[in-house]
Amino acid sequence: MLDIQLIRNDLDAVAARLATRGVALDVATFRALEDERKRAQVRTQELQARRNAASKQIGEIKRTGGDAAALMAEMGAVGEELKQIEAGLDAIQSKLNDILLTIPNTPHASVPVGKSADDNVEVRRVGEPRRFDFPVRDHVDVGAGLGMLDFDAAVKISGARFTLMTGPLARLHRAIAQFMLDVHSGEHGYSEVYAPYLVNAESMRGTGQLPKFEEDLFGVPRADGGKFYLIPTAEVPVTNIVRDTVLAADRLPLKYVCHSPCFRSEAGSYGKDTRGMIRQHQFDKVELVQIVHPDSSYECLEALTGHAESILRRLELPFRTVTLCTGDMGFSAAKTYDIEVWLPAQNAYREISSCSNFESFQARRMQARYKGEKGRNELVHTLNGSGLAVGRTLVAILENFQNADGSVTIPQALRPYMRNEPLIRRA
RNA sequence: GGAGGGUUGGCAGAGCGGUUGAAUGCACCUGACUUGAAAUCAGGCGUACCCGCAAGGGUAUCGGGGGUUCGAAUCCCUCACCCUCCGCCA
Repeated sequence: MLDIQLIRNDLDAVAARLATRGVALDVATFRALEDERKRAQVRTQELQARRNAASKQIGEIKRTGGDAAALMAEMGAVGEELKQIEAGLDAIQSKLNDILLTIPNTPHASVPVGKSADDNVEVRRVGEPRRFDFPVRDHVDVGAGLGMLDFDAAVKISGARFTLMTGPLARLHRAIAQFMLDVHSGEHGYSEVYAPYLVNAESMRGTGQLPKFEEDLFGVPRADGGKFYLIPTAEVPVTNIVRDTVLAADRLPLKYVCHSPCFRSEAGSYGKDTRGMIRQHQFDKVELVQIVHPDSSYECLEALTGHAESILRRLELPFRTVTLCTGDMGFSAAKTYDIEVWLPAQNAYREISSCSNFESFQARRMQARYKGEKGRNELVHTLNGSGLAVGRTLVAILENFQNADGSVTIPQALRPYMRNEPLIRRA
C-alpha cells in the first residue's frame, strides 16, 4: 500500500511513476473521492464535537437538578444526522481503501523502465554452461530414466501440475532443502522458522496477495464458514510475523529462513511450462525474509540476493542475475532481482529465485513498525527472496549434472546429505 | 464437541451510564538536589486521524463489529482470541 499522504500531496507524480509499470491511476476519481472524504470527515467531527459538549452539559444540568429535556431533544436530532453522515464517510473511506489496496508499489529510481521481461537488465553472469558430448535430455527424461520421477502417478493421485518422486531422487530433493537451510542459518545469519501453511485473509492482505490476486490462491473452507488460504510462498506467514507490532529499533534487522511447500493455482498459465516440474501447483521453496531499517533496505537487497546466489555457486550451477524492469515487477515490489539458472535442455536461463525490496509497501498494509530515533513509530522495510526454489534446483541438477549413461552426478556440496554417494543411478 | 472464566495504556491493576483518555503502582523522559550515582521532590509520558502557514483546535480509540442512550470502558447482541475443566485425538 502506498502512503495516502504522498498520494494526496503529489498525485500526479505518483501517477507518473506508476505509469512506468503500465498502470493507469484514475487521478480524477481519486481526487473526487478525496474531496468528498474531506468534507464528510470535517462535518462528522464537527457534529461529534457538538454532541460531546452537549452531553457533558446535560450531565452537569442533571447533577444540579435542572431540566435538560430541550437540549436532549436537540441532540437527538443531531444524532440522526450524525448517523447518516458517518455512514457516508465510512462508505467513502472504504472505497478509497479499496482503491489503495489495488495500487501496486512505485518502482525505485534505479529500476530500468520497460514493458516486459525482454527489457530486464542482466547485472552478472556466473559460471560456464557445460558442453555435452551426448544428446542432452531434459529433467523429465532424466528422472524417468532413473525410474524415480513419476508424473503418471502424480496425475492419478491429484491431477496435472503435481510431481511424485521416489528413492534417491526424493532424498536429493530433501537434501537440497536441508543444504539451503544449513547455509542460510549457519553462515548468513538467518533464523530458521517453521510456520503455518494455512493462513487467514489478513495475512494475505498484509503481503499483497489479497485482494487483487485471489484467483492465484487455493482457498480452504473452514468448518465455521470462514476460509483459510494455502500459502503461495513462505513469505506470507514469515513476513506477517511482524504484522501489527512495534519493534524496538535495536531488534532490526530480523532475518528469517523458512522451508515450506508453496501452493499456487496457476490460473491463467494454461499451456505454459506444461512439461515437467517447472510450474507446479505444489512445490518446495526455501525463503529468505528480512525486516529492516528503511535506511539500509537497498544494501540488504544486495546482500540477500548474494545469499541466494551463493547456493548456486556452491552447487556449481551456472546462472545470471537480472534486474526486473518496471513492467515485469510484481505488485508489491519496489525493486526485484531475478536469479536465473542455466537449463541445458531448454538452452535458456530460467528463474529460480526472485529477490525483492518492498520498502514500506507491505509494512504499511501490515502496520509493521519500529520505534524510531525520535520515539516515533516508523514503518519497517521488508524484503524477501527465494533461497532457492527447491524443485527448480532439482531440475537444474538433473539437467546440468546428467551423464551419458543416464546417471546423475551429485554436486559435492550435497554429498554429505546423500550418504556421500557421488551418483544417482537406476537401481 | 460440552461447561465455565477472561481480554482496560509499555507492564501490573482500579474503574457507580455523565468533569474517565481513563485511578494507583512500576517502567520511561525532563528538571531540582548531589562531585557522580542512588534515594527524594516537581513536571511530563499511548496510538491513529482531521482542520490549520503556524500557534493551536478537534475526532476516534478500554479485543473486533453492531445496538440501546442526549451520553457507553461501564448495559445488550455478535465474532475473535486467551485460560480452566470434561470428552475425543496424531
